[in-house]
Amino acid sequence: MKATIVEVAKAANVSVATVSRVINGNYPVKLETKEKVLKIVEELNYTPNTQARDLIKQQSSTIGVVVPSISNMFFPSVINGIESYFEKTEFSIILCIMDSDKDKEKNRINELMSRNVAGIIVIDPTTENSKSSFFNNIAKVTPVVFINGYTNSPNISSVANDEEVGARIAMDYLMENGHKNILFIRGEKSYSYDVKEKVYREMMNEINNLKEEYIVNIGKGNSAQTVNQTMEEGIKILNSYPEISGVFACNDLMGIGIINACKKNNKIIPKDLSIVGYDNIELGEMVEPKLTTIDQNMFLLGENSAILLKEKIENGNKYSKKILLNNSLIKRDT
Amino acid sequence: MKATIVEVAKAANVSVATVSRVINGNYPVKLETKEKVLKIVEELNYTPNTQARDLIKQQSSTIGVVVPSISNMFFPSVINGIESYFEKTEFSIILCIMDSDKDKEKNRINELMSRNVAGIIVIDPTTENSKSSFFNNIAKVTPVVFINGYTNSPNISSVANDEEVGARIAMDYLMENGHKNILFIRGEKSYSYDVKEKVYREMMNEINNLKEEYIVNIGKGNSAQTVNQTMEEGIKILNSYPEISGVFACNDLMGIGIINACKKNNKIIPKDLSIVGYDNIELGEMVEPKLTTIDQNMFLLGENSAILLKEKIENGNKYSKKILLNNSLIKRDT
DNA sequence: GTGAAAGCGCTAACAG
DNA sequence: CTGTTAGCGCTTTCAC
Repeated sequence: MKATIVEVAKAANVSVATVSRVINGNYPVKLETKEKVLKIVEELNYTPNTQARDLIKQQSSTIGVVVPSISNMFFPSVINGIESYFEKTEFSIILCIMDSDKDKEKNRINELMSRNVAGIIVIDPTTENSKSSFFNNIAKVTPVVFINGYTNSPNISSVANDEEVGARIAMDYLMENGHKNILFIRGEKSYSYDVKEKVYREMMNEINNLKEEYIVNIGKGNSAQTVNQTMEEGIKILNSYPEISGVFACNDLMGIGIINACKKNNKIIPKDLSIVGYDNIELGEMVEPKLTTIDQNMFLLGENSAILLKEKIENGNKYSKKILLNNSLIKRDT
Repeated sequence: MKATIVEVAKAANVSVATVSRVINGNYPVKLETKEKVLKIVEELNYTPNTQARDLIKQQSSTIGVVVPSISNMFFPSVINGIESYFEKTEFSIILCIMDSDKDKEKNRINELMSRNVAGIIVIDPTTENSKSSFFNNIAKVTPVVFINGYTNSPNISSVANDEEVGARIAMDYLMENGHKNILFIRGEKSYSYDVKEKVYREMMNEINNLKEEYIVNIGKGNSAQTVNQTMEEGIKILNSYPEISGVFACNDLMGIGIINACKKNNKIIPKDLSIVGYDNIELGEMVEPKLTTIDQNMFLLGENSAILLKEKIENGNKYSKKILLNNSLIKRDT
């Protein structure tokens, strides 16, 4: 069994209080005593019990990270950013995968609450729970940070990419390259797709070429099937509307689907078709031709959310902050 | 603040013990009392404090998962398998990314020990810590399961793929398709690459065609650069040895690197070159042409490790088990 | 400088 | 069926 502070105290012939003081270094201890204790600690391989420590201190040294899935590299990349920040601190991360399911999301977050986590980061929160009072209530008692989620709660901090600007950059790029007939590919109802579609419509309107047929919704936008689904959809559409020469895809998975569709259709990229994706997941750089895309900087998304959460933990959940990150165009082969 | 059991007890006019019994349902309570308590629980939004509960029960409801990185989809996929199993239980997962760094690995695992985790799953443990007594000592007091790691410790359970058989399947497939000049691509020193190389050598020897020039080590095999690195290496080698008509790559990232090399070299797949990868990460299905590969079934790796850990937790860390999973060939376009 | 003792929130005998 | 009580391992007053 693991040694406890009592055993260390006995072996060192001091009180548990003294051992505690040595371990934490927060009160003066005679050097001699200190060394004696440290020696025993070493011998017994003693490490303080975090559970007990957190309990008495009325705090917690874990934070919860809730993600919809881990199958799209977008999420691991964000987690990476979060982890790299908290790694330097005393916090550990409890990972919760909630499968884009609003009930599971609720359950897992309640579980985190039971664990008295110091705070919670939610990536892509479901709109259901965002709109209901669920998150607002949680956020009143525990620091909560959203990544790419919509909230008007004054208690929730958030970090998101400025997808409106990003979409504009993507469309600008296509138009500057002379494309007028641009296909828009999106997934199921989500705030982030909506924003992009809004920009698409505005800009197509400006050149008097907005056509509903050029707007395609391929359903689930983040699954393992997204690429193939988009490819199949793309083959059909590209055949039906041969005048299309540019594509703006709401995420890279969809963008790659279109690349594959071109291969099947014997279209040359970028001669016959230019494609701009969104996110900049590594996958985009691995396929051939390499996907041109808008960089979301997932690592920064994660890192900033971690910073915001830490702030909230430190200010006692009193103040919130919203951060909007900029995007940038990553020019590659498509 | 969160309500405690004492507050619930007071409000319901019962003792804390009764509240505890209602919550846990482990002792009989009069229906009337039960309902009264449940009502207050609801009102006060009470959830038991896991920290305190774990402390008194001398147990923990968290398990630690240690991974080298989260940048290669292999690891998230395995984590997925682990999570899907523990999701149904009371356990939560603490995720530790240790960056393939043996010191970080040690630190993070010590931290997990401080948290009294119920058990630890380590994916791809560093050989350094595996060979030293570090893991053996940990495993004496806490259940430990390795995924794709080598250990002779009787206290460590492990699950791994039978990579020897897998390699044989890959090579068989290439040879059956008439290939004699087969390139072998591997990464830096690792047990798993060594196993595959051994098989490669044996089988090339059998057809009297083992040539050292056909064996390539591209260094880091799991990073974001692996694909491009392999591509560059591949372009050179494929040019130098135009007789090569088959490739066995130790993982899919490398396999995809070779696909890209073919594109640069204007080689047609699979007419000019057949490629077999290893792992079956989703990426292999997303690229075009789709990669033929050996399925490691990462989900099963994760799930089985979870089952083994649960067993160890339940049998008091007394018994260990090694599981070897079978592989299968996934025929696709290459 | 150091020890004794209270108590964090909870569970599990034990007694009734 | 229910209440009282003793801790789980630790930190932190409060004395000395």
